Amino acid sequence: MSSSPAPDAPITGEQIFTRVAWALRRADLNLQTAKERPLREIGIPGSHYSVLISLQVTPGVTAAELARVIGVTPQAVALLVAKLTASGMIERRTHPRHRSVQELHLTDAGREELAKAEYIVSDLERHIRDSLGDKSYRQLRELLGQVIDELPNWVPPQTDRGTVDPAADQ
Amino acid sequence: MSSSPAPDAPITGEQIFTRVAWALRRADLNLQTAKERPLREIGIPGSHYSVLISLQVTPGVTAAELARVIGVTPQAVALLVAKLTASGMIERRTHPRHRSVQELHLTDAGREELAKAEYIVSDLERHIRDSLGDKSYRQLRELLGQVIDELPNWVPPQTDRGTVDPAADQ
DNA sequence: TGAGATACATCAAGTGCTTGATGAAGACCA
DNA sequence: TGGTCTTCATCAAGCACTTGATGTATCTCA
Repeated sequence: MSSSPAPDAPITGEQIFTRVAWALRRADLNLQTAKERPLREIGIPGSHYSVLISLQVTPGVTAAELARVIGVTPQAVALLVAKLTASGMIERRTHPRHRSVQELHLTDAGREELAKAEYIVSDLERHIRDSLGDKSYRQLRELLGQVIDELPNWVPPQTDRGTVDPAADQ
Repeated sequence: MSSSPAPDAPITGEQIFTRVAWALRRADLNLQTAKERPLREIGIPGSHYSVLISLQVTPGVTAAELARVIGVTPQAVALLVAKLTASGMIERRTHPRHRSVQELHLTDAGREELAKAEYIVSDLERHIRDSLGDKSYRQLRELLGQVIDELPNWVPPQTDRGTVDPAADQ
């Protein structure tokens, strides 16, 4: 709230706030920042949690797969893996068939660390479910699933290329 | 539904994927990456778009407020503002009452640039609405709004720290 | 009126992640 | 069987953003 005399918000009817994309971004942003602080207090950055929970869900996943799941580049994952391996949270095992591929697994210490984080994250999830009620909670989950499934089908509109874009193509 | 395992049993993939927090993160992640590429093709990074659209919605906003809206630190905003000012997309005006405060406004060039980006982003939004149908689309928007409103009321659980739990946070 | 509180802006230093490029190994197929 | 394609991993360089700290201006209240 700024220091304008009239309490009425001067946000003249913009249709931006009615967008699902905007609401989705705001919701996820608030969600991430909400859980980031308590996680850091127990010494687990959000990125580390993402790795640990992914390994719990999908043991033996490769770094490249992991990168796609948590939405960062393989290089970023390599750095995370190096740290978590150094601190004994996870371990790398050579793939039985593909010798150049490294499978990632949680160690017992990693599972223990993850449990502490889960105590916080599951509490947040419970808060959301309690706030919305069981019916709306399931509805929201269903609708988000539909969005996730449909998003890859979107084809960006062509922005009169050929005039602006010389020949750059990948 | 499965019969409940032991309370402290390791969480399974099915349980994780049913979380709203997980779905929310996946949906936003896919959404951001989906629109990031076409935006970059017309020379507008996602972070720049966030600034421009925010200034469209709330003209005269300060850098500090902007930082809270788009979820980054004031320092990061300062860098963005410097770039967008240098390229003539936005301009800084001294606040009439607070001389140390800089209000941010779109320039005509900025509005033009934003229009190009909006062509893409609004198309994505339309795709989502068409995919879900009008009723589900409005439902999703409503539910996300509830989540955004309720999230600040969450109090992280105390993880055996010495401090005493404050009764309520305002 | 003047001390403390609050909010904005900005400087400096460090970190995490990105784009870009390279090498190695299994998969596909004539 | 050897060429081509795909995927994984990793090196190197650069940039975007963060944490931490400082200075300034306005507001609050004794």
